[in-house]
Amino acid sequence: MAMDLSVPDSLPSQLRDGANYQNFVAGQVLFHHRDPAKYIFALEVGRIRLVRYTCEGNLVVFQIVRAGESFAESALFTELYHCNAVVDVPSRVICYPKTVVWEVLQNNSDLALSFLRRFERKNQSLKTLLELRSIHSARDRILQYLLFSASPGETTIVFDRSYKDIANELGLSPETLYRTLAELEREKIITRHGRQVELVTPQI
Amino acid sequence: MAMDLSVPDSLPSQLRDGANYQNFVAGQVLFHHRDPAKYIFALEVGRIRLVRYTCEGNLVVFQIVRAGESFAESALFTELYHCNAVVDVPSRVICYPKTVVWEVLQNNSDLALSFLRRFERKNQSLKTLLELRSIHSARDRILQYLLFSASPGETTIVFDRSYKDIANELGLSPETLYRTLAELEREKIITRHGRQVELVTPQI
DNA sequence: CGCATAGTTGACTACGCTCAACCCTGGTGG
DNA sequence: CCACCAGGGTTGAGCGTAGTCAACTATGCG
Repeated sequence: MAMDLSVPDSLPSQLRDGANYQNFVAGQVLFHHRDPAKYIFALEVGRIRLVRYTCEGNLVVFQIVRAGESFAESALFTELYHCNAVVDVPSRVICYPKTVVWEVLQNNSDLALSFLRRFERKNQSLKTLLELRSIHSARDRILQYLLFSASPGETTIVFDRSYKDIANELGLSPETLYRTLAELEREKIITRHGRQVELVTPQI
Repeated sequence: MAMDLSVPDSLPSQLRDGANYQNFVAGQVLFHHRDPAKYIFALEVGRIRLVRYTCEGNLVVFQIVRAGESFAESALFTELYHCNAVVDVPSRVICYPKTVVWEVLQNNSDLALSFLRRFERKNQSLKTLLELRSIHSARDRILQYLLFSASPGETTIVFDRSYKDIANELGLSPETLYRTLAELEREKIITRHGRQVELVTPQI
């Protein structure tokens, strides 16, 4: 029932047999923008970022892929990858030829529905990012990001990547992020210990 | 073959029979954020905007639905709508109960694949928006938007909605948009007649 | 041990937002 | 038919916020 590209055993044999595995170290690039889109991937261990560069040279992060997630499913519908996949930390990747995936999808609506669900989740996270970017004030944007990042009911967030990265995801300069976090801390709205942030929220 | 929610005749009878139709005038709201997500829609005629409000009260436009497009497919996976659907111009909408859609999807991988393709397109347009928002300079953001908006090979763009709307989509104030367009015109990079913009591009 | 990079803070700048005034258009009602 | 009004479009002036540059510390890695 639970079709999951990161667990080949849960998949139809045709897919399982078509898969092959690759290992990468930090900094390697799995595929580049405009490379022929031949594979769909799942991440067994590690972390990978899907990014593009704007005309100004700024990095845009579309997705941060973590262990157990699949990515580049959009290869199904395009000839070329539309972003770069950059390996963050040593990673082990499962590669599925998109032709095989496509074959199986034709006759397997369970797999198709699991793809749909994945697409939907990506949509949501893109919408969340877009909503964040629509908040002009750095302070409010950061607060909203903290709220989104906290698991429901929780008030502590532990980030597994640098503040610099987070600043970029938020579309802010690192300096602005540091400064604003310091300010929020001074105002006792949050407390921090390294990459752990605690919300001291009497407000929503 | 070409399953299309906006053309009921192209659909399995179960879906076609489950559909019902509604008409709306400009300004009406089809559904609100957090309403129970009971239906998936297709737009026969008109234009509808899917929007949310930020904590600052700013409008975020996630999608502009035009005639022939379907929307709110994400209702399949959520209990509540996560945005508002606001009617822009008089519109005729086809409503499919999501339970019926779900039923049909189970056994019809053609329909599932057509949904996948739709989701993929929405993903792309969200990514494009996000990329735009990552361009800090208003000038470059607007230029990039014009490039994205021009059909490939074409140099003229005719907008079917106000500059005010477009400014909002770009995350800029209307004044900044007007000013920058005027500047680009002075520099003979574009020419304008009302809502028609022509790129005078020796670049890219 | 040393280097590269993240994190931090200060000072200055610049860009885009706000407010304000004005023109122009289309639509509505008297 | 005209008067009025609402809203979009346009431009100016001033301000505020976030970016940039710079110096320095802390941290991790070879």
